[in-house]
Amino acid sequence: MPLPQTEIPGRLQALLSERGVRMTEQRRAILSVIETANKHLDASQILRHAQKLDPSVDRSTVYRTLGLLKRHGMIDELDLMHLKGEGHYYERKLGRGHVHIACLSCGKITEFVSERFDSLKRQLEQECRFHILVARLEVGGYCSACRR
Amino acid sequence: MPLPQTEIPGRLQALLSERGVRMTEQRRAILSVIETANKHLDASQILRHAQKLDPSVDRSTVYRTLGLLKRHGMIDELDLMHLKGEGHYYERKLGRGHVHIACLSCGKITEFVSERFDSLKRQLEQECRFHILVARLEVGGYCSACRR
DNA sequence: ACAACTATTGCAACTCAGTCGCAACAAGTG
DNA sequence: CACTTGTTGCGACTGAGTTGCAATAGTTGT
Repeated sequence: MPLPQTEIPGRLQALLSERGVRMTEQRRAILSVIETANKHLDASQILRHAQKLDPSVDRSTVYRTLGLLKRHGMIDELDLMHLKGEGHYYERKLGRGHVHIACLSCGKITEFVSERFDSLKRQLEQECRFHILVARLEVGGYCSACRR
Repeated sequence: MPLPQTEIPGRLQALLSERGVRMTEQRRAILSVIETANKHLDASQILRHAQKLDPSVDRSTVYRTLGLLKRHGMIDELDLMHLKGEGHYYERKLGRGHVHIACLSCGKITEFVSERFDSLKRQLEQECRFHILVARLEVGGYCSACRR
């Protein structure tokens, strides 16, 4: 159950500028790719898409920009259960946290939002006296279509 | 709050033999390292420890054995929020699932067990009609000692 | 105890994700 | 418009994990 979460395009760019981050042609391209993505992209996919907007974008700039966005808490980094390779996937951090569900058979990724997830995080913050910045819950198994 | 979870040593070996998996000197060494570990180890640490028991153990055998244990659902693979590098950590799968909490400042790893985690998983299995094999929840942030 | 079958191993070479140092460059400031 | 300083592309590098292959060693049946 993915949530349709719309957002003003260019928002990421505005947020970074507000925080005094210098805006370059390459960053604009990368941010735009991340904002308009309709699925989880890995670094090399982000690179390829960004190069269509600005062919000068380099691999290392993608990684550096992803690091920047992570530090600012604007994106989440995912493994998606390593269904293909060891790399990471990225998504814009919006609204409520959600669970990523990966079918180990067909590879389908589903997102799931639950009050119980929020409640668990609240309990953890209280009982462990811990301040949560990122919480990543990934689940692997078999979806209804794949399990016999 | 880590749970002290004791286990009969050699259990992993017995379980694998039961399932018809051939037992070798190298595997015995690797399994013993994993069973007696008192903290999360990565592949290279497992290799070094295993080589003390059997110097012939090779890196590739460690990876192949970890793959075997993962396929049999006997260990869990963790990132621990990539506090140090991109590698993975491993732990024996025992009892109830727990949350891994990583302090981004001091690097301390805490484990947290909660009925709400189990409840969330049950809800997900029902509402998404999904059969869970692995569920990994990792949390990053600041522990009480590090947050000012 | 032994032969035969086949899974497993060590080795070395490889792939792939991600990082880093550095000189050239360009964004923002006044 | 010049200056300062953060950012970039490049290329070389690191480290995790994988793979093909010939040699080796568990296991099974006799």
